[in-house]
Amino acid sequence: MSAQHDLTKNQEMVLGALSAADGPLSAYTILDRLRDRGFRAPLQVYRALDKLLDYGLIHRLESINSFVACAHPQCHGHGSIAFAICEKCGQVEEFSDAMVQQHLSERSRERGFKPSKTVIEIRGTCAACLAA
Amino acid sequence: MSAQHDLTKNQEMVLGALSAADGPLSAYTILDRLRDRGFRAPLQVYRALDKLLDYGLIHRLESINSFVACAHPQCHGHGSIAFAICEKCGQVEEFSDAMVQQHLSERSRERGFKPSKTVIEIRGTCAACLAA
DNA sequence: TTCGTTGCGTAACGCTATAACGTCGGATAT
DNA sequence: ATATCCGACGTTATAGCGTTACGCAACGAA
Ligand SMILES: [Zn+2]
Ligand SMILES: [Zn+2]
Ligand SMILES: [Zn+2]
Ligand SMILES: [Zn+2]
Repeated sequence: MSAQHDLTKNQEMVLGALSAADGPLSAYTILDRLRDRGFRAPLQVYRALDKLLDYGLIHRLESINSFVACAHPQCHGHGSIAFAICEKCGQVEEFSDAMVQQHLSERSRERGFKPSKTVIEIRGTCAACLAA
Repeated sequence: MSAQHDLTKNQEMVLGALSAADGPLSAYTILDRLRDRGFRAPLQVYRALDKLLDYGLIHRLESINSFVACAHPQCHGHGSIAFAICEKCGQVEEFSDAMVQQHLSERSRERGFKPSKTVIEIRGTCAACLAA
């Protein structure tokens, strides 16, 4: 599961781009940033993203079609993570809440629903942008 | 806010398509289903969807780029609604959980984040598909 | 060797959403 | 009434997101 995955060159470059960024990036933005490193086609990015998602090194933000490096790799089990996404500056905070997880899986179980992945994305305005 | 909005012809047709469907529809699927009623372009659908979202008559499912008629119009305040989306059959169940809402807004407030819209989408397998 | 698996490169395509234009008709004001 | 404004509409084109399909190369297992 977490045997310090050997990343391929492409995967490392994509992860590097996401880690270097100060916020989430779309696949095509990643592509543009890696063009001078040899990237030419969307698929190169998407294939790397798929693996990095598998490995739990990055997350996909469904509501903005973007990707972000995991803030706590090794740390959380990636059960259900929540994201606070600032609509002003684009910053994202990643956190997890056991209570929320528990309630949601309980509500799921009640109706016989077996969850595989839970998306929790809170859109709004971050503290910094509120202060400004 | 909820003065039984007068829907335009396009808006009624789009809402009708969503209500008649047995699951969420993409904008382009709606377009196809309304072609013989005069629809020709995506924008006709998207403009109607925008209004219907404003009015709270439909919801957007961010993780599958689709739209669904609200299961409880008039009933809930559309603060934070959760959706259980079956990946086998496509059925969606809409529900809201005060506990989850409360915890999430508390966690938001802790970090000075002001939420505007909360997305909660649980992907998985529904009871019917599990039984099958 | 042979075969299956995995990653890679390229091209083409399909799906999702918006921009930019002009038009029309109903409401309001003078 | 006439001028004006505004919201919805129709059309075309374009931007942005994601996948299919093909072939090739490397590697390890049988
Ligand atoms: Zn994470
Ligand atoms: Zn911000
Ligand atoms: Zn609803
Ligand atoms: Zn199902």
